[in-house]
This record gives sequence, C-alpha cells and structure tokens, in this order.
Amino acid sequence: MTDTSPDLLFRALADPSRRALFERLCLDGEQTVGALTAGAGISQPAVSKHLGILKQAGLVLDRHEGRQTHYSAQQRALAPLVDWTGRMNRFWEARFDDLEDLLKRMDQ
Amino acid sequence: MTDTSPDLLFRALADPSRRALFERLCLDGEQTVGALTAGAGISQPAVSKHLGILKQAGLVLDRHEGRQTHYSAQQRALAPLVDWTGRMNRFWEARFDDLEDLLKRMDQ
DNA sequence: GACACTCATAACTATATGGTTATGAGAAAT
DNA sequence: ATTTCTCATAACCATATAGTTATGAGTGTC
Repeated sequence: MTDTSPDLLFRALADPSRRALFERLCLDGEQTVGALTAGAGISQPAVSKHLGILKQAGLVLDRHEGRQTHYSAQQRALAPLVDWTGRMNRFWEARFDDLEDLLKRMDQ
Repeated sequence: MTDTSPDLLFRALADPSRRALFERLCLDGEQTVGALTAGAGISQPAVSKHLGILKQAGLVLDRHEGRQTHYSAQQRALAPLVDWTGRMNRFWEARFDDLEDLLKRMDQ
C-alpha cells in the first residue's frame, strides 16, 4: 500500500501535468485543489483526475478538511524508482567516481 | 545529446515492453534485435519501434554490424532521473536514516 | 432553508500510443 | 544475379489517455 510497483510510478510520472503537480507538492508543500488548479494550465476536473492517479500510485495523500481537500506529496513512494535505477546502474561499468557523482547529486 | 530531459525518460520508461527491453540490455548486455525479439512477447517491428524510442531518449545505443543491429544500454542516461528524484526528496522531512536508507538502496 | 463554494464524477471528444501485417532496404550466401 | 536473412519503415487499427463541459455531492454561510 505504501509500496507500489515501478510500473504505476513511471506511468503516473510520465505525464508532464502530473509531474508538475507532484513537483509543486514536493517543493511548496501541502496544497488545496483550488490552489493547485491556479497555476496548472488545465481545468479543475483535470487536476482532480491527475491527483486521483497520483494518489492511486501512492505519490500523494489527501486530507479532507471542511469542503476542501488538501493534497501532500508522499516522497517516500519514490523509493521503488530509486531501487529500480539502482538495479539498472549496478551493471554499468561501476567506476567509483561515477557512483560518487551519483550520490553527490542525490545529496547535493 | 548524452543528456535528456526527465520528460523523455519518464515517457520512454513508462511502457512495460520498453522497460523490459531496457532491463534486458542492462542486465544481459548488448543484444541484437532478433535476440531481443525472442523473449519479448511482441513482433519484431514493435521491438524495433520501442528501441527507436529508447534510442531517442538516449537510453540505448545501436551499432550496425553486417546485417544485424546490436543495441546496448546507456545507463548513464538515467542520471537526470536520479537528479529529479533527488530534488524531490531533498524536501521531504530530511531525517538522516531516510537518506541513509536511500543511499544504501542505491549502493546495495 | 436557500444559496454559495469546493471538489469529484459523468459523459464526451480528440489525439496519442502500442500493437499488428505488409513491405522495403541493405548485407551475406549460394 | 538471385535468394535469404535481418532489421526498419509504412499503413493501418483498437484502445488508452488527457483534456473539455456539465453536473452532482458535501460543506459552510446567510
């Protein structure tokens, strides 16, 4: 439930609108649907549908408060993605500086 | 050219057939189209089309030798993906064990 | 209760996408 | 030169997808 297959994650994040929504939630924190709709270039129903897909992929959580719904990013849902890229990368020419480079990018 | 936007990467990897092809190339190394077609549950033209998309995303390289084409994974093309997940994760509640967990998964 | 607000769902449309079969182009073999 | 082999492209089809407008359900306000 807190863990999702890479497939759902890739599919969910493949769409630019969805990725933008997720990014906003990651960077700016919890947002209502209204706030997310403002700034997204698409209609409110479209936003809601995208949020539904992100939720189904485990990437966001929703919290109902009165008549508005607050969405927040569930960043740890990205773990299977990191796992997957790690599995693929293990088999490249595993030069140390490459790995270090990679980890530096992760850590910043 | 060796660097691609996350968008192309996510889109390319969103399809299960394409991801399977890329995984095989990552894990088993260079393969001809024929070898890749055997085992993929789809026709040779479908495989070729998928390989074309992977190539356009910078995820694979092709090498022509006689009448066959050898494809190989370009794993470092995954770097923007790792960057992106890193940027998203920087802003989670950056508890140390989480980060460590993440890096451990990367390193294995 | 009547009205307004916020979001989700329904119904629909246009396009993108992933698959197929048929065919073409280039290289090797006979 | 003809044939065979390997792969890529063309043409096509069915479905998935992302968007729209219209409407409904639930909650607060007057």
